[in-house]
Amino acid sequence: MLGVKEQMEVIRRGAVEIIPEEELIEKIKKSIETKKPLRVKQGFDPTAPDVHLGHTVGLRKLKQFQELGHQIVLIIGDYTGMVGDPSGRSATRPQLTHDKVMENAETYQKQFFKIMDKSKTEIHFNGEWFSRMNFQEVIKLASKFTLARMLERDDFSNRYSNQAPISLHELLYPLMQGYDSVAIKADIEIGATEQKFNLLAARQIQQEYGVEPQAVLTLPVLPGIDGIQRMAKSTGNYIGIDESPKEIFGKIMSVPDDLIYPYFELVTDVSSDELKEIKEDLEKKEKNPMDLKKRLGIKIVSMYHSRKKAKEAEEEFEKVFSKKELPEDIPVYKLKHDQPKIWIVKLLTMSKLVSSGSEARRLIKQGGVYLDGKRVDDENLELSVEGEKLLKVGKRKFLKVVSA
RNA sequence: GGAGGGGUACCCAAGUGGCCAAAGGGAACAGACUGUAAAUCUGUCGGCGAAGCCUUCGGAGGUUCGAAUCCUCCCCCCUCCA
Repeated sequence: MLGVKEQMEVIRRGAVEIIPEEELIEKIKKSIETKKPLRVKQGFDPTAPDVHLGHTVGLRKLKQFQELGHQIVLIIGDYTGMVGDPSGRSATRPQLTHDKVMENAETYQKQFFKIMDKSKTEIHFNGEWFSRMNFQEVIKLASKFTLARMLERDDFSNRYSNQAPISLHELLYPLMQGYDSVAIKADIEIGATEQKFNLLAARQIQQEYGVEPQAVLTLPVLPGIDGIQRMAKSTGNYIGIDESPKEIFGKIMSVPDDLIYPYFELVTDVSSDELKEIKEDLEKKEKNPMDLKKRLGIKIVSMYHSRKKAKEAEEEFEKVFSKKELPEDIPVYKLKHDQPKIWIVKLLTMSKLVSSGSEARRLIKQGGVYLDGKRVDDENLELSVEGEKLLKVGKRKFLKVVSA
């Protein structure tokens, strides 16, 4: 096991805050002396079936702890998932059924261990203790916290002053998360900065239950690919680690330039020297950010697929978008030619390339429809269906039309 | 229990009898440009083989030549007082 200093260096990397840092140092010292690994906790609510890059910020930190020889304890929040974490939220989360949560949990676990070592990870569902808790114990837990403290939170106070509803069960969330820490005797819990309230609440609850309070480590929230909101499945601005190489690479390329650095920093394992160099390149503006973005795309695809797949994804991207050549696999639409000619608008809607005739006309008027490489400018165009026609809508929708 | 505010398109949000297929913003899409599916700029953004017509403003009825707007009943959400 590494010394305290060396461990702290790894632990601090990328962390926003460690609260309280001295306590953590003490814990590590003790752990080295007694040769007992620290119990490092992070919880995940399987509210959506995909693990995305935002999750990997925490997962990668856990992996570092794992490599330092500590014990990772993952909490799958089957019960907290039914409540929905109010952190950073401006609205009540939809409550999920237990079945749905369990189904998601299944896929979550598979994805987690693309990053961490399964054999060295302890996993608990918090239903293990919550399903057995009776109402008396719930009352006891609820008595450990005051409403005033709850309302200190920005997310609640904003919602309250905006006349948005706050349901009572949402108040339970931090208590439950805190109780998780009691149940598994966490020495340290990690989470995103927006989790700070929950993480600190756990310290108080642990004390109330006579358990040594955990140290808290917060990590930055990963911005989503829109560059504005945090990455989340519900806002659709995410990159799932289970997505295809082509999709991951493409999404990375569509990310605003400002995200290049934070993404390198938070979701890849480039060395700090390399990070510095990337930062300089971005600031000097000599290099084309596109190249850095490609490098980022390759890095990330390689992590979850392979180097080879990453290269292929890059080539495909260059082919379609830089050289404007045709992509590898174009969907084929078979057209019955019981009529000698077909109206272009009809063809576009029938093949589901566009969702309505109005939209098809619009696209043609805007010059976004191409037939065999030539722009279609007549919305009344009737085309004959013999042989094979290549239809392109916008920059990235292709369709091969063949008569059958 | 009492008083009040609200439900408008994918989301936020204006509109309180005709000029409303409904302002504005965001998202999305298209085009131009570029350094990329970045940024920026411009445009589009209910449906219909499109002249014109049809459907839409929580739901159901009604008043009116005409209703997102007025009336009745119902459903849902929020706040305050107690």
